[in-house]
Parts: sequence; structure tokens; C-alpha cells
Amino acid sequence: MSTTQELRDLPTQYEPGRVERAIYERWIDAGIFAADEKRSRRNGGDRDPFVIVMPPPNVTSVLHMGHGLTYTVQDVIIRWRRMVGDEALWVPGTDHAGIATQNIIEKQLASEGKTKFDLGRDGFVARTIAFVEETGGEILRQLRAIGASADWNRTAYTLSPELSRAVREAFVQLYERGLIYRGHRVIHWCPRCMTSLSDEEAEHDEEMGRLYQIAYPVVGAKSNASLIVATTRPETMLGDVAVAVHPDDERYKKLIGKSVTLPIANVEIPVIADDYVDPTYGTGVLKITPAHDPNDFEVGKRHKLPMPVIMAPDGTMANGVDANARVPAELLGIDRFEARERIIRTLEKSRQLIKVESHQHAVRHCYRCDTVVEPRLSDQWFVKMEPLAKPALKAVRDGTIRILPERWEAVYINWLENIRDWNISRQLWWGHRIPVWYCDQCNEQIVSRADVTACSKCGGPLRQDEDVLDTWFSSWLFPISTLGWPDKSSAALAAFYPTDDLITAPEILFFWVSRMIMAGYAFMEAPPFHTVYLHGTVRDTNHVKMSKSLGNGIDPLDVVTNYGADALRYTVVAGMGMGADLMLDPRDLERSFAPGRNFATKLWNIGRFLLANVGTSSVRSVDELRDNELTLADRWILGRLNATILECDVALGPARPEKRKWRPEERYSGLRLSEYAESARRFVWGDVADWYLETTKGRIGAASADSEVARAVLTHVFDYALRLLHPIMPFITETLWQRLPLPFASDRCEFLAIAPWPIPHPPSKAETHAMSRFDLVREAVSAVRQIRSDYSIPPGRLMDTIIQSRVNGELFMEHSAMIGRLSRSAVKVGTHSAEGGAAHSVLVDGSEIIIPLGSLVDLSKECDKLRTELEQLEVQLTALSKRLQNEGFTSRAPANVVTNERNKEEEWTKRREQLVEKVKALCGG
RNA sequence: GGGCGAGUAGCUCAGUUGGUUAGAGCGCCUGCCUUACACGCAGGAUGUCGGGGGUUCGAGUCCCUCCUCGCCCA
Repeated sequence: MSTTQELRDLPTQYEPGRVERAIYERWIDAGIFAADEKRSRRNGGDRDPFVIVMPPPNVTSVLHMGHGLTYTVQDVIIRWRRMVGDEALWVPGTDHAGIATQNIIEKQLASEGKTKFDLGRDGFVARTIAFVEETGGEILRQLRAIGASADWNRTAYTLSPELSRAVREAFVQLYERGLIYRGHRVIHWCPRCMTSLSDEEAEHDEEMGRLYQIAYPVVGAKSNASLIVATTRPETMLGDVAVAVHPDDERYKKLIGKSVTLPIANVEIPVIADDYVDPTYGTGVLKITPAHDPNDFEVGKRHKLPMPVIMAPDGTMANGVDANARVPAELLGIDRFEARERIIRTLEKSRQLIKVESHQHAVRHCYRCDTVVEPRLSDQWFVKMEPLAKPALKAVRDGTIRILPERWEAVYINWLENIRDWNISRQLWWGHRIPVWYCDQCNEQIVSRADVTACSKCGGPLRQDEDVLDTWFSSWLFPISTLGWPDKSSAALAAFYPTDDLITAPEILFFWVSRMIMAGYAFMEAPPFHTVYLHGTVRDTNHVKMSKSLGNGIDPLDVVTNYGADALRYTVVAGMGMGADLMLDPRDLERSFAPGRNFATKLWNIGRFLLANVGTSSVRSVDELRDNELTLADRWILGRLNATILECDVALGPARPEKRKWRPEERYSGLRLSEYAESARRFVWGDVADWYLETTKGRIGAASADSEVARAVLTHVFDYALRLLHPIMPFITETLWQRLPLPFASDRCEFLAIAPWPIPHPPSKAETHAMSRFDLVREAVSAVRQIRSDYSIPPGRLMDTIIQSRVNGELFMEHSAMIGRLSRSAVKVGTHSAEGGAAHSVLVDGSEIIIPLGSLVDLSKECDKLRTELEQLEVQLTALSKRLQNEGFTSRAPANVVTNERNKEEEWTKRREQLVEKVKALCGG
């Protein structure tokens, strides 16, 4: 027999490594991941577009679990929509990652004993390009291993000519609209990366530091009167230009207008009054260091104070602009933290250090290298954010864009309401050079889309701004630039913009997501997407975020090798509760990924059963099966399938708002990936495998018409189960589906990946009725199994089972053979009485299961069991009756609730009587 | 300091506008290599819903308060 032969060829365990690569190649060859502009409804086609733009990973990065999570989620959604029939497009790409990539090359150079200056700017850039060409994009190749169904033909790169053109266009447009300007102010500076950072890139970190109180002697005071200032950064005092007090602070009012002597630097600085000072903080006297603190800078501007810079870009002490030798010779070139210690020692000696106390405060760190950020006065290019934020704020407020989980909307709104201008200059060599040219001859400043060489005003030579743009200034354009913007006639832009879902981690809500929304409105007058889904973070069992540097990471490719891509994906999706983090154990991959692998093997073995029993010849289509051909089990499993499809659809939710905006009732629904996974799993494992498949064992192979019905129904439910599971586990489902003996008439297509997503129907009354009747049959089987287990009867030993039923005798009669097979017992339905000892069980409909076990029966055990059950029921029933006797309840509770409770009371009372009778008969009262 | 959120079984989480005996997965315990599957089958145990108070006929769900933890922003 060919089927048995084939079965023998199939191992009992699924081996993902043997099929994954080949299947992926077949998908690619068939071009099913490639989206076509012409099929989009917006371009005259007949499909709704559904588009996800991939958050571009760093071009130099390699796949880690965080990627594994986010790209799996995205792939699940995109595969789902592809099956539903949307023109699904997932746009892949990478990000040139200015700081990160430059850091890598600089490290390489350092190991060769060189610096970037040895190569010069052009040489350095050339070397970086070569490096990226060699290693870049590795991560996109790795994504194929986890099954990512992106449209690789459209792979984008932020530094490509096309996207660079978009960056320049965006810069010039915003400049022309007065939204980009050059500002002189205190910005965050990373002394290690040697570049400025945006507010978002300078991350807060709570640290235990010290608060130093330092005495500044009052000039011309009679005694040794001093003002005591409090600071956490004493090294910056060399840049102090004033001390400030609150104008209403009685303690210091008479000193306003006098001067103090700045220790060490030995310069006189004024005492000024400013509302900004918090009289309750420290001593109520604030040192003002305009060049090294953003708030002090504002104070300094208000009071027209000088702004001496007393540090070099690398964080060592130096006499910079306006410093006038404030930094003494012995501190020049000393690192800021060492300088802090030395200054403290000096002050200690001169008795000007009054007090040191521990102080918890937030210190900003560079998000790329974790170095403590130094505030620094300098010239940078800024984007004026407030006008851009307005429509972005409105979009979320009015439901044009939703953010899931809901609570992030509040965070988003809070941030946008307090938006600050965006520093986009980076003092790097790797990135988009700022398209601004300066003429040293006439001081003209030229902002241009095209490179220029001569001043348009005086014809003099030009030099381009040395700086490059923040990488996020290119990635905020991703939804539009990858689709062809600024070419507004781009077919892709017309077909696919706005996109649909943006799926990423909450960390880049400000960095990227909100800025994309702003860019969407600024350059397209339309939001880039309607849904933002912020998923959780991958953590280890101690809830610590996984990272390579901490050594608690998991390599997704290891997981693919050892457990299969589907197991990885299943684990991610099953654990993906709304907003929940994903906990994995890096020391025990088995614990984390075995469930996914086991599920794949379960599917595999259902497939093996089908192959061996249903065979390979096409089955009948379920559509042509007549109602009277179906058994109760058939109706039940078809009903369960329908219910499961409904559950999956609800869990995945509306793919897009019905109108242009989300209605309140649908706004926060859907994208419950773990619920979707669980529904599908429960159906295929708990219903198909555990019950339905078992019921077909007596039917299939009987060479009867009914056998054909069973073959058809089993094949159908497995077919549809595979469809439901395909977005989660694409490889094994495709493998099995390819071998199904599907009916010729069905919606057959070449790949499961593009097979239609199941459509549910509203459950009929007859269907619901049939399902509850089959549930009763299942309960009977479970009752027998329970007794077998209670009495430790070996599974192999056949038992006699008697079912006595007042109302459902016919049902049990009809299914006695099936009940017997599933419970390994010989079932008799009727009033047969048991001779000798017997075990008993009462079903919900009042039917009794009696299993004569003779001397095996422990009568007192049986009685205990029944009495316990009775006791529990009494407790519940008493509470219920009490509730129903309560006037307050019956008059105030809704009618249907009261009716429900009355029905329950009736049911429970009947059951109690039955149990009482049973106990009386068995235990003599 | 300001804002947002969380605390439900050993673990990770569901729990709709208050209304069945509070659920799921994993883990755990017992018995089984039953001819698709031991990566399996059958059966089982497990909760003062963070503490306290209040509103209500009725609170895991609403209000107040306290405790613990997380995130974002100053």
C-alpha cells in the first residue's frame, strides 16, 4: 500500500530543518510576497492594500530575539491579511545608523592604531561604505530563516540615493517653511561619540550622586559672609557667571545686586534674582553656568550674562569660548570627573566645601554608548516641532490613529503637548550631510536640493556644513520615502500610502513613531498609518531585558536550528499578550521553545494519521455533504471549527477602521495575538486531535458512504485548521497542506500562503443544539475515564459501562459504540442494574454512569465521593437560594439575571435530589 | 517632583458596561510506550483576586486609602 509506505517514510517527529529552506525558496520563486501596485484598489485594482513598513534594523546589526519578536509579529499580521485577500505589502529595509556604524569603524581603526583623521573624511566614508557592502544587510538574510514574507524587491536603505533624495527634499522643504533653523544653545553632547544628541537620545538614568554645598564669599562683606550654593557638578563652577536667588526669598533679598567671588577661578560674579530658582531646593542659591546647563542658559539669556565654555568636546577641562583663563593651568586637559574630585579637594582645603550629601538624581546618558552626557553650548540645526506636532496630536485624539495598548496614547499625547525642538545636527562623518553651504566672503547661507559650489549672491567659494543629519531624520520619512516620495507620481505611493499598521517596541515611540506621524502630515497631508501596535520586550526569567552585552541573549538562529522557525514563532505569538513582555530562559531553550516544537510535531502526526487513513485520493467537498449524511460528531467539529474561526477573527480584530476614523467600540479591539494562537491551538489539539480524530477511527476505512463523509470532514477541518495556523507556523502548515487530499472542487491554489482565510457563518440553532448533545456524549466518555483512573483500572482492561438516562437514552444508545471505543468499555444503555459493587457518576443532564466493578469497588470511597459532591452542591445551592429569597436582588437585578439564577436553582435542586437518592441507595442513607 | 500603568494559581497572563461555582497556557502530581504522536495519552491538585475601608441586592471589576513594583517625563 502506497500510503503505508509513505507513512513509513515519515518520521514520527517533525524535522523542520529538512523542509524550511526549500519551502521558503518556493514561495520566493512564486513571487507571492511581492505586492503589485496595479492590484491595489487605490490604483484601479480590486484588492484593499494592506501595508506594513518594517522598522529598519541597523545595517550592521545581526538578528537577536528582539528582532525575532517584532518581525514575527509583523509577519503574522501580513500573512493573515495576504490570506484574507488584501494586496499585502511588507516593506523591508535597513538604517545606516550614523553613530553606531561610525563607532564600529572607529573601533576597527583604533585596533589598527589609527584614527578617522588619518583617513580623512572621504577615506573614512569610503571605508564605511565598503564595510556596509560587505556585512550590511546580513540581518535581512537572517530574517528569511524565520519565514519573513517581506517584499524583498523593495528593500530600502536610508543612505541609498533614492532615500537620500527624500531626506534632502524634506530638509529643504522644512527650511523653506521656516521650520528648520540654526540655533545657538545648550545641547546634549556625548564626549565619547563626540557628537550632539537629541533630547530623546540622552536617556535618563537614576543614579546615586552627591550634592555639594560650596561657599562663594560675598565681595565687600564685613565678616566672612558667603553664599552657599548647592551643585551636583562642581567642575562646572568654573563656568559660573552668577549666583541666583528667588526674588522673594527674604534670606537673600539684600544681597541681590552685590557680587560674590567664584572660588578657584577667582572672578567676581553678580548675585541676581530670578523666578526660576526654587528656594526650597538645596540652599535656595543657584549657581548659573549658561554654557553647561540648558536651564542656566535661559537664565543667562534673560540677564544678558556671558557664557564661558570651560570644557573641550572630549570632556576634558579647557578654556573655550569666552573662558578667559577661568580654568587654572593645573586643571587643563583633566577629565571632567577627575577635575570634579580635584576641585572638591581644593575647596576642602580652603574650607569652602560646606557639606556633601548623598543625592539621588537623574543623569543623562548617551543611548549608544552610555557615556554621561555633557550639556554644551554650541550651534546646531533644529526642527521647530510645535507646528508639526499639532496634526499628529489631533490624529490620535480624534481616532484617526490608534495606539495599542491604549495606555500609550496618554504617553504620546503628554510628550507631544510638551514637545521641544529637535536637534538634528550630528558631528559625525557617516550620514546625510546637511545640505547647507556657507559663503565666507559675504556670509550668505544657502540651503539647496542640489549640491552647489559658488555663492549665488557674490559668486564666492562655498563650504558645506560639516555635520550630518540625525539618522532619525531619514527614518522618520520611511513610510513615504520607501514608496517613492518625493516623486508624487509614484505608483507605489498612490497604491500603498497611507500604510496600515506600524508595529514596534515602545522605546522608539518618540524617536520614530511620533516623528513619522508628523512627517506624514508635513509631507503628504495624511497620516502614515492608522494603527500603532507597541509590543513587549524580550526578557530573561529575572525580567531583565535580553542583550548581548549582558550575556542573557538568545540567538534566534540557534532556536531555528534546534527547534524550527515555527517553534520560535509560535512561542513568540503565544506569549504575546497585549502589552505584555515575553519571558524566555536563555539557559534553558528547551523550557522556552519545546512547547512550540511539540505543537508542530502534533500537527505533523495528525498529518501522518491523515495520510495513512484518509489516504491520498481526493475527498468529497464538505459543501456537497447533505445534512443527513453528517454524524453528530461531524456537526460538532464543524461547529467548533466555525466557532474557532470566529474567535480568531475577533482576536485578530478589524484590520482597518471602517470609515476614516476608528469608532470607539472598535478602536482598542483586535491584535490579541496570544488569544488567536490559543484559539487555533485549542481547536486543532483539544478538539480535532483529542476527540474528532478519535471518533473517525471506527468510520474511516469501512468502505462505506459514511467513511467518505468522515474522510471529507476530517480533511476539511484539518485544512482549515492549517489555514488558521499558517500565519503563526508557516513552514509546517505549508508542508502538510501540500499533501492534503483536498477535493477538486475546493478553492485550491498552489500555496497555503495564498489560500483563502476561512470565513465563518452565524451559528444556527440546530448547530448549537447538536454541539451541546455531543458535549454530553463527551461528558459520558470523561466520566468513564475518570472512574477508570480513580480505581486504577489499567487502560488496556475492558470495562462494562451502564448508562441510565431518563431523557437522553436515545442519544446514548445511538452513540454507545463510540462511547465504548473512546472509553475502552462495553456500553449498555438502559435500566440494567449492576450486580455487586459498582462505581457511579451523575452527568449534568441527570444521566447516570454505572460501572460494575465487583470487589474492586470500595463502597466507602464511592460514598465519600458522592457525599463530597453533594456537600459542595448544598453550599452552592444554599447561597443561590438565599440570593433568590433576597427581595433586593429579585427586584433590582436585571430580569435575565434573575431568570438565569432561577433556572440554575431548578437544575441544581434536581441534581441534589438525584445525589441524595444515590447516596441513600448506595450507602444506606 | 509630575504623569501613566501594574499587582489574579508555582510562572506568564485573560477576565468586556459590576451579575454562573474566577479562567487559559506552561509547570506540578498520578497512571499508562492504547497500532498518528512519550515532542504523546488519560486523570488530578492548586487562588484570603496586594492590605484595609466604602458604595451596592451583588465587587476581581466602581470609589477612597495604604503598600510594592515598572515605565515615561522634568
